[in-house]
Amino acid sequence: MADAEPTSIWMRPERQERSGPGRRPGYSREQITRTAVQIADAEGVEAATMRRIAGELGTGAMSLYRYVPRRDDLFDLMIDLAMAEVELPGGPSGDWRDDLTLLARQLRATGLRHPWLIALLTSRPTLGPHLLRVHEFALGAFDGLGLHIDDITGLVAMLNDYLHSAVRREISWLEEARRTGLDSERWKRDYMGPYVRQVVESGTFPLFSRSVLDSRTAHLTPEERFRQGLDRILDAIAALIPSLRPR
Amino acid sequence: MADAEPTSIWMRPERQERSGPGRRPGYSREQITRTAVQIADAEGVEAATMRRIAGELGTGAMSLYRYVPRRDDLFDLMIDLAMAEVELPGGPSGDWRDDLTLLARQLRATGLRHPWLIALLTSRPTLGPHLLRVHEFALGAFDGLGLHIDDITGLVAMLNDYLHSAVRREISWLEEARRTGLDSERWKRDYMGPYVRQVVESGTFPLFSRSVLDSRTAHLTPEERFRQGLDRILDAIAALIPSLRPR
DNA sequence: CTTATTTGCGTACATGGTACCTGAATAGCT
DNA sequence: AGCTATTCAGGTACCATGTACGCAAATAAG
Repeated sequence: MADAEPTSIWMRPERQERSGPGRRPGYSREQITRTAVQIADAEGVEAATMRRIAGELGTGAMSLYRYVPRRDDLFDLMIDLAMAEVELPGGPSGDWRDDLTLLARQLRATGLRHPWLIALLTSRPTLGPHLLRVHEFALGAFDGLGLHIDDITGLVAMLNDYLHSAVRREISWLEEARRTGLDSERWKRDYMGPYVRQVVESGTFPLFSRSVLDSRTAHLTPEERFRQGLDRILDAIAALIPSLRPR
Repeated sequence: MADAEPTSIWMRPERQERSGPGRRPGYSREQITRTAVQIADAEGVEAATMRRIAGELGTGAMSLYRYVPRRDDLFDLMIDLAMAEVELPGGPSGDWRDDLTLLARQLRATGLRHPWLIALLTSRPTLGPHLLRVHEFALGAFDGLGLHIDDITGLVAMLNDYLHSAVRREISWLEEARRTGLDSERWKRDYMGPYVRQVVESGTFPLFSRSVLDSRTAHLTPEERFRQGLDRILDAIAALIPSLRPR
């Protein structure tokens, strides 16, 4: 019986408790995933190789394939394990702005704890249970306002797009510095800095230059910047809602 | 003289015309990049390996390193070569909504022609000249409205976030199908479909289920869906502008 | 012609995913 | 208890990848 039919990891649950013959499993999908997450947190996703994960668990690389069909599926599992850390109340509070602010803060914190999360999340179409839970909460915030479900989905997408790009922006150069093996400060100063300076001095892109030179947000903490952008999106959503409501 | 100092590809221009001794270069950075783009278009970025590109050019893999320091830099070059296809007028027209609609259409068309573009673009912090040109045009659309440059940057970011995620959504399952080697229709039907159906039938996520079942946009063409989402973002921006203008 | 310099590129190495296979462990059956 | 079917553990091996290194070929100045 060859079950080589390729299907979503979420349709291939871990081998259940069973009372037949055969050796007992010594590891678990969650244990493997947790190990992969730890390595990725500390050294980047590219360090979370099958051999490295197995080594951390004290076993051989091929043993992992008893629990995970392919490495890509392990990515999906990692994403969902991280999303499990997003703590949300059971249901919406009635104030959508409060709910989404809470969601935003939680997602940002989780994304910063796992710098690989957003990159993976936006690079593969996955729908794990915890991602669905978070998504459902976001949709729920707009429930009861008389909006069509398509419009709700659109508003949630707007928020999500901001969250993903804002968190990514916050960590991208940190990650890039790590990937190239440079010190974070050195990367900004020696790698990107000179080029930006050259562009600015060339005068070819005056508005871009102004955005670099005249920025009033440069002295803000990353969290304050995040908060400002979030408020902007929430303002935009608030402005949109009346026009979406059928008269 | 070891020029191993790692710096942005944009600070390391191609070896110039020179009249000294030494063998003449037989290839060029642009030629290599163009070849890489062609392969990536047809078979995905992961097929555009150094050996494959070199093979296409009828040379050895190591020859490419005379023109491109690292593979990652080649990605930056590919991004910028693709962005060069975004056709824009020399300056803003005075109607920001028209300008951004044009920009959106151009970026979508380019993103669909090069299904790897958006994924690369959002996965690495790069600032090639053509990307800067497009960005400058977007900023320019809001020039003269009395907005602070930070606010302009914020509005452009909103639009960009939408464009990236919308184009990505439009091609993500196509790409995923190709990556797993499945037929596009089969992928939807056999790979993702059963799981979504199971989630919907479980009743655990009622709003997500409604977004799947009650969607009124299902029968629309991708372009119409894109246009609807774009209008939503532009409406949001329009609603935001007055509140950003200093009184 | 010699020499300095630059490109072309074969070879080689380290690292990656993972197919395959053998051996060990386990529970039910006789 | 012993046999057998079944499952897990994991070593070995294969192939693909980026790229460091070194040498040969080409080229212009002296």
